[in-house]
Amino acid sequence: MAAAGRRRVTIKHVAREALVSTQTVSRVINERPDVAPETRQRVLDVIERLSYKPSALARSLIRQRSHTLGVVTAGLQYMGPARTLNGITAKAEELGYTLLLEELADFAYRDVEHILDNLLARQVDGIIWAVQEAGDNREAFTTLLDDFPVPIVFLTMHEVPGWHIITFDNYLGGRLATEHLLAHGHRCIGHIMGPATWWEARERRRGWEEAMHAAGLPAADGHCAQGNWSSAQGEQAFARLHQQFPEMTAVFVANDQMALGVLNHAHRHGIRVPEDLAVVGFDGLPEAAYFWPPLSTVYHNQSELGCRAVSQIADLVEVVEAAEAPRAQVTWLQPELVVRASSGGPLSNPA
Amino acid sequence: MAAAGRRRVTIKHVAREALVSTQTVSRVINERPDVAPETRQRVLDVIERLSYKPSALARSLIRQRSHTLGVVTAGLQYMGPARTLNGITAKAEELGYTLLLEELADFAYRDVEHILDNLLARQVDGIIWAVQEAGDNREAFTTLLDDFPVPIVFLTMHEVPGWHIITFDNYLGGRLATEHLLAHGHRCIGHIMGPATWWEARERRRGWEEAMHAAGLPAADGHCAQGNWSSAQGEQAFARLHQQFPEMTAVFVANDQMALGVLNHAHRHGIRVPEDLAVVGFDGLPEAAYFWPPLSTVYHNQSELGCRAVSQIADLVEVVEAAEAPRAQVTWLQPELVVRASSGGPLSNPA
DNA sequence: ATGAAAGCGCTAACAC
DNA sequence: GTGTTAGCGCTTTCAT
Repeated sequence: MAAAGRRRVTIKHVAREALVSTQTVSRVINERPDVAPETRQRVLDVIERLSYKPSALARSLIRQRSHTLGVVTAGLQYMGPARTLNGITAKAEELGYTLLLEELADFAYRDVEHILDNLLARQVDGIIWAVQEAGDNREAFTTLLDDFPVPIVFLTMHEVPGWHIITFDNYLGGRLATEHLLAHGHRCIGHIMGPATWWEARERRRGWEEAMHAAGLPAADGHCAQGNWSSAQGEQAFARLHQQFPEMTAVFVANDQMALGVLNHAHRHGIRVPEDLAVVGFDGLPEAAYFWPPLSTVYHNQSELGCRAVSQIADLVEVVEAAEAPRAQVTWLQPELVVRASSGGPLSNPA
Repeated sequence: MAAAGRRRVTIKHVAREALVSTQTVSRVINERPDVAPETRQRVLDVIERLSYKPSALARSLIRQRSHTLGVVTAGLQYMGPARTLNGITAKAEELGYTLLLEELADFAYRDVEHILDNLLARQVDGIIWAVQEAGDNREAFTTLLDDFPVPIVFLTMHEVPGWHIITFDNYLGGRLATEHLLAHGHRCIGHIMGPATWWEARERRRGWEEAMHAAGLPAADGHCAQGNWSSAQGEQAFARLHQQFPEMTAVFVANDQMALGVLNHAHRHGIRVPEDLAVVGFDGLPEAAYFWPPLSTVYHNQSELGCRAVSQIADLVEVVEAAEAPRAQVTWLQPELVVRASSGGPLSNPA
């Protein structure tokens, strides 16, 4: 395999063999009508015989359109980003785009410009920034975005006028979770949040806070602990929270993995779930249904998020193509509460 | 943003502004020595001022080298493929490669040729086939690979002479898990395997079988049930197995997610783990340490697998470049047993 | 219906 | 040191 050296078959080879000019070959491969049927067939035969494949590179160069999208992601080892990417690839394939992938070494990666330059150098038609907002990792864009040569869609961040953004309503998710626990009669509801540097973590927390306040209940700082999304830190955060807020009868955890850590801690310390402690997670991992007890959670379809991103960027690319004025647009997607045993199940036996 | 229409800045613009030829600009951006310091500075200034970025497309075209790797994956919604991709992106970044990503709609996807053609049309320097072997999804390659224009590395498949393959030793993993259970005194050890169409599933099963046979014990068909890697089917497979093999005191489950299903079933039916049933999983998900009880598992570093793939393909690309004869090579990586409570912990209290 | 010439943005080979 | 010419593989005028 890997027959080194052998030169690529080009349009010239085909033209020579078929005894036509390169333009005629070009017409054939682009399915232009103005080619005599027999010429077309002759060319097609040669193409087949030489197994000629047009160079997408050369085409992109001349057409100034690559049908390639740049995708920037981070944390592919985690479920969320991977599922989003999954949605992106599916939709991209459907719409005939190929993807250039860049993964940031970490969420707070600074050298945004370097990444974008590489993508632009490769003539991407548009960019999907699929990195969640964390820390000031949006900072660099504020100056970059004026006059940016291709459309760019951001995922999962707060609204900014003029930017194209697609995001789940994390605040709503937090409210749904908390209101569910309130409906079950809980009054002392704690929260384990993700890193406060993350927009999503802050939004989910805000949902918890406002739901509590709306019920006339406190959502004090002492009722909230912070973890880094991992089960290990979920467990530790809960241990702290349990000490500083012993009255707590329910906890809303900002993701399923940390919630798993909470369940683990509960088992180890004889805390019964949901009798002593009701738990609601966030994400809706398929596995959460098989935790013990099965975990109530806020489901958001992250694959769908990726699909939407591609659809929107594709739209924007066409719009730019047509030289229309691209309108900024923010799309909010809604998470859904999935009730299972860890929170006491559906509301049949309210406290 | 997205300033439509404005033309790309090219080397010509820079040349004109700097009052030099395009060649000189080319020399500057390629850091050739033979440019007068002041000329260089003048050019650099113009580059800066116009924020000129060389077109990687044009470069690839002329150099016949794109510094781009094609990556084909499938099932990014699952941890394994996503982690592998994570390793791939990290190493690719390190070695200065950009990635073109293709995700197959499913593992048994047939139209391999279409995928490869798209990658080749975009002049990738090499391809990483990161789709696990399942069904006959290697079939198409047997004819394609003679005379394939670029090097290609396969992940996770059985050995084939002449192919470049990097894979974990799943057979070894199956043996490690089973021998661990045997060492704990278990004699009736069941197995829940992945889909028999998957090479990995068959290898893990073979590890179980041979370990059992080596201990003079049976590994009958009735002692094995099949699932599709999901927790849901893990639970169901275990339910079946439990009925048809009631003597079973231990089970080796081919992945952690299915093992979670087993644990769930055990809780629901009052089966104590590990007292009544010892469980060992496979994969080594971080979450497995927080299952209840914490899950013993066979860890394989799938990110590392991706790293290796990039290293190897990069080597092969250089080799082809240097017109050396590329040698086929198979790399076996070794999984490790991680012992936790679900299998009775480290061997301190053998039966 | 087909071909010739020009050029996308860049670099290699040779001048001078 | 620097410019000229040619050409990577393709498409787009504009002839014929």
